[in-house]
Amino acid sequence: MEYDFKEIEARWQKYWAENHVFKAVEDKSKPKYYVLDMFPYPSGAGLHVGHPLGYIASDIYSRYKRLCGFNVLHPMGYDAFGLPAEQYAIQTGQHPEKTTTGNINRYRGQLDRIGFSYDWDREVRTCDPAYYKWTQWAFLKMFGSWYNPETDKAEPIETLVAKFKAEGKWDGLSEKEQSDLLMQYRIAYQGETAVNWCPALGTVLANDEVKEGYSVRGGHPVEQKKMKQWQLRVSAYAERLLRGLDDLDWTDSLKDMQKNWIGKSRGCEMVFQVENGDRKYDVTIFTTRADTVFGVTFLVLAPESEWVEKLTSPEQKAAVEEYLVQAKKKTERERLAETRKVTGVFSGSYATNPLTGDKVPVWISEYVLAGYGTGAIMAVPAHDGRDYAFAKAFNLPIIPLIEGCDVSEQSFDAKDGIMCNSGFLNGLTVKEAIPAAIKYVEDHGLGHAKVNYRLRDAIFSRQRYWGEPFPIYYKDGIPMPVDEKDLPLTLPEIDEFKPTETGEPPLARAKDWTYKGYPLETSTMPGFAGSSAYYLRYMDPQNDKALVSREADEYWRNVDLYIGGTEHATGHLIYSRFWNKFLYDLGYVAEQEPFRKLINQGMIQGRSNFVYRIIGTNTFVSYGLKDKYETTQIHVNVNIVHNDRLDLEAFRNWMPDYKDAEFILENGEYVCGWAIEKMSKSMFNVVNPDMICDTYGADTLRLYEMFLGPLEQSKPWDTKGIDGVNRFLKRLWRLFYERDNFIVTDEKATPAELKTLHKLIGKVQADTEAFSFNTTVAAFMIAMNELVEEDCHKREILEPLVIMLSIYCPHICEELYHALGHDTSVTYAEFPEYVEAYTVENNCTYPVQFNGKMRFTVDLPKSAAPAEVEKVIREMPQTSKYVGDGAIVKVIVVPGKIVNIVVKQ
RNA sequence: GCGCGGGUGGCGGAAUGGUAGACGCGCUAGUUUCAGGAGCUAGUGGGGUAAAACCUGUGUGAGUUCGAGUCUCAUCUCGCGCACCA
Repeated sequence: MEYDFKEIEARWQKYWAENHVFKAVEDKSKPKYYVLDMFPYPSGAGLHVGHPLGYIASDIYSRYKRLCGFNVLHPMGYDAFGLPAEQYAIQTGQHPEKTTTGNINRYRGQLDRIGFSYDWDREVRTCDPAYYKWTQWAFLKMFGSWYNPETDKAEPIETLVAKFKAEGKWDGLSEKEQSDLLMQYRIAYQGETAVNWCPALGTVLANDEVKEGYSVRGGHPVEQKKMKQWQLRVSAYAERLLRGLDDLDWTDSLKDMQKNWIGKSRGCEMVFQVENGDRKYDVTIFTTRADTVFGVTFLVLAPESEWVEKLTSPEQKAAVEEYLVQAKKKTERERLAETRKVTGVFSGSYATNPLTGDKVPVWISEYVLAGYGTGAIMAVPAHDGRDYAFAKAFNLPIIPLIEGCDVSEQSFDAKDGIMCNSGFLNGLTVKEAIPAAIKYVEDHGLGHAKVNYRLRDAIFSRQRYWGEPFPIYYKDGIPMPVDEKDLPLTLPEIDEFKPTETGEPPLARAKDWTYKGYPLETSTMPGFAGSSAYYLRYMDPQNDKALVSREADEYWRNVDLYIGGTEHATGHLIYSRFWNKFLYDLGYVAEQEPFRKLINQGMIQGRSNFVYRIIGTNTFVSYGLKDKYETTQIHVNVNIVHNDRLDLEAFRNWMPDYKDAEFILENGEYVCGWAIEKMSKSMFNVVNPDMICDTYGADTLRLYEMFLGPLEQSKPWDTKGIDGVNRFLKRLWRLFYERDNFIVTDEKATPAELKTLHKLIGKVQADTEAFSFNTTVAAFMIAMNELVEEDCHKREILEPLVIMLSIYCPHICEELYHALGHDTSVTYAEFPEYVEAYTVENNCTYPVQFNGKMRFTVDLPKSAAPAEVEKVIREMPQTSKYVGDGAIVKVIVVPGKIVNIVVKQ
C-alpha cells in the first residue's frame, strides 16, 4: 500500500468535520487554553504559501495543548470590512458583500485543505450584522462614558453629569451646550482636529494607517486637513497601556514599539509672559529640560497654535501670514522630505523668562508640532539640536550652560556635566538640576511637573460605505445615541459606492437613512473597530444578549497565545488593548489585558527565478553563460522551474512571446538565476498552498513550513527543499507498511529503540513549548533515521511517535493511529510521558575525590576506555590549577577520546 | 538621529561557555529500476594527503576564560520600527 496522501487527507478532514472533533465546550474540570490567530482580511488574491505560516504554528501548539490535557479554544474568522472590497465595488458596481463572501469561501476552501483544528462553529465575520451589533454596542458604551481621572477608569457619563450638577455647572445650560460640554469628556467623542485626509480614497485615516505620507492601503498621498471627526479617547489610557506591558509575555522589540508609540515623557510646563504691544498673555510651554531655562534665547510656536494670531504684532502680520500660507500648502510628504530644512518667522512679540526676567523673541516654526505638549516650546539652542539649527539659521544667541561644553559647531544634547551660567543651579549635575529646577518652578507658581504622551486619540470616522454604521443620529444638529434595543443598525443598500457629488460619504446616497425621523451619521467605522474585540466574541459567538456571557468570559478569560504579524504592533494591538481595558472598566470582561503571550511570525519571502534574453533576440542563455552576452534579466514563473532548471516546453507555452524561444544550454540544461524578493504576482514567484497540497499533501506542507527556519524570522520559500520532508513521511509510512502488509509488531522494544523514542519525547516537549518548531521537526527526522537504521516496526515505539507527530502531520498520523487499532481520533490521545532513565542509560557517572577536598564527576559513555578516563582524572590536578574548593569537574568524553574538562562551581 | 534584532558551508538553518556546521536541500560517487522531479548506500566548510596525520575556520579588531559562534568592549554591515515629540 502506497502513502496516498490525497485520499488520506480528504478522508480525515471529512471525518473531523462530521464528528466535530475540534469543537470547544466550556468544561470547568479541565484547564483552558486559548490559542488565537490574527484573523485574515479575505483579499481577492487568495492565500499564498506565506499566509498559513502562523496558522500552522498556532495549530501545532493547539494540538499539542490538547494532547497535554487542556481544553483548547482555537477559533477562526474573517476581518471582512475594508477598503479593497469597496474600491473594487466602486470600479465594478459589484456589492462589497458579494465579493467579500466570495473571497471568504475561497479562503475557507484553502484553509480546509491544510487540516487546521479550528472550531468552525465559532466563526465570526466582522461584516455580519449579528457581529457588528456588538461593535456598535461598544461604541455606544464609549459614547456614554467618560474617563474619571480620580478613579483612573472609565465610568458612565451620568456620574459626570451628577458631578457637574453638584458643582452648579449643569442646570441652566441649553441642550446644545450640555451636549458640547459632555463631548469634551466622552470616550467616543466628536471633535475638530487635524486629520490625515487621503483625497484618492476620499476618507480620513488613522496615524497607523499612514506611512511616510502615503496610505498603507493603496499607497496614495495623504495630507493634513482640519475636520470634525469621531474619535476614541485612547490617550486617556496611555499610562495604563504602558504599565500593562510589564505583565505581558511579548517580545521586547514589540513592547518597545508600543512604548515608543505611546511615547511617555516627563517634564514640566512653564508659563512665560508674552507682550504683544501693550497686551499681555501667559503662554505655557512644555519642556523635559527645565534645568536649561537659563539658556532660553527665544520661544517657538507651532504654526497651527492658537497663540499665533494673538502674538503676531501689526508690523509682522504680513510676514507671518505669508509663512502660514506656505506651511499649509505643503503636504505631509513634503514636510517629511524637507525634514532638515529650517524655516520660521518672527512673530514680533517678546516673552519674559520667568526665572531671569530676560526678554526673548517669540518665533513661529514648523519644527514645533501643534499636537504635542502645548504647541509652544522654550528654545535652548546650546543644548538642543533643533533649537541650535534654528538659532544658527536666524542668528539668535546661544548660551552654554554646562561647564566645558563646546557649542561652536553643534549643540550639547547629552544629559551629563555640571551646570553653569544658571543661577541657583550652578554646580549641580544635569540629573540633579532637572528636579531642582522643576521644584523651583512649582514653589514659585511658575508652572508644574507634567507628563506628556505621544499617543493621540484615534480618529474613528471613515467616509466610506463598507464599514459599521455609527449608531448616532442628529437631532437638531445634536448627536444622539440610537437605542441599544435597535441594534444592529444595518448598512443600507445604495446604488453607487462613491462619495456624493457634494463630497459627502456614500451613506448619504441611502434612501431614508434616518432614525426616529432624524438623519443618521453618514460616516462608518474604520477597519480596526471590528477587530478590536473579536477574541471576546469567539468565546460566545451565538449570544444575542451580550457580547460575551459572564460565564463564558470567566472561563476563557483571555487569549493565552496570540500569533500574527508584526505590522499590527501600533494599530490593532493598541486599539484592542484599549478596547478591552474600557470594557474591563465597565465590568463587562474579567481581564485587563486581552493577549497574554504574543508571537510575531516572520514573513515568507518569495524566491524569484530569472531567465536571460540576449538583447534584440528571442534567444535565452543559461545562467552560467550569460556573461558572454548582452542580456536582460526577465522574471520567469517559478512554477515552471525545478531546482533552478527551466522546463523548456512549459516556458514556450507560458506566454505567446516565448513560443519560438531558442535556448543556449549548459550541460544540456537551462539554469535560471534567482533572487529573494517579496512574494507577489508581478514577480511570478507566488507559490499557492493548493498546489503544494496537490503535489505533496498538507502534512508535507505543514512540516515544511515549520522546518524552514525559526518561526519569528523572515525567510525565503524554496519549494525544492520540500522533497526532504516529503521523503520523511514516506519513510514513516514504510515503518508501518511493506507493500500491502501491515508490519507493526507487539515485540518488546530494545534499549536503543527506547532511547531513540525518549530522546525524541524530551526534545519535542521542550522545543514545542519554546516554539522552536524547526528543531522539533529535525528531531523527528533524526529519530526516523535511527528507527530505519534499527529496522524498528514495534508498536511500543511507533504509537507514541505517531501521537507526537500528529500535532505536525495530523492526517497521516490519524490514519496510522487508526491502523494501530484505535477507533477514536488521535486528538484525544495523551502526550507520551518522557522517561529520562532511557536516554542516559548508556552513560556512567563517576564521582571522584581529590585530596579529600574536590569531587569530580566523570560523565561518559560506557564505550569510553576506562584506562583513558583514569589517566585524565589522575592528570587533572596538574592541568587544572584554577580549581578551587568544592568545584565540580566534569570530563567530557566522546568514544575513546577525552575532549575537554569542565569545571562548574 | 534614536530604539530593537541579526551577520555561521553553494542554500535554509543547528549548536545549556565544552567534538562548530545537527537536520534538510543541493552537489559527487556507487547501486537499483522499463521509467521518473523515484528508492537505497557512502561522501560533502576550506587547505592538505594515495589515505591519514596535520593546519585553518562562525563579518572585523581587542578582551574575559583552561576553553568563546555563544560573554564584554569597539568597529563594519544588513534588516525592522520610530522619527523635528522639545
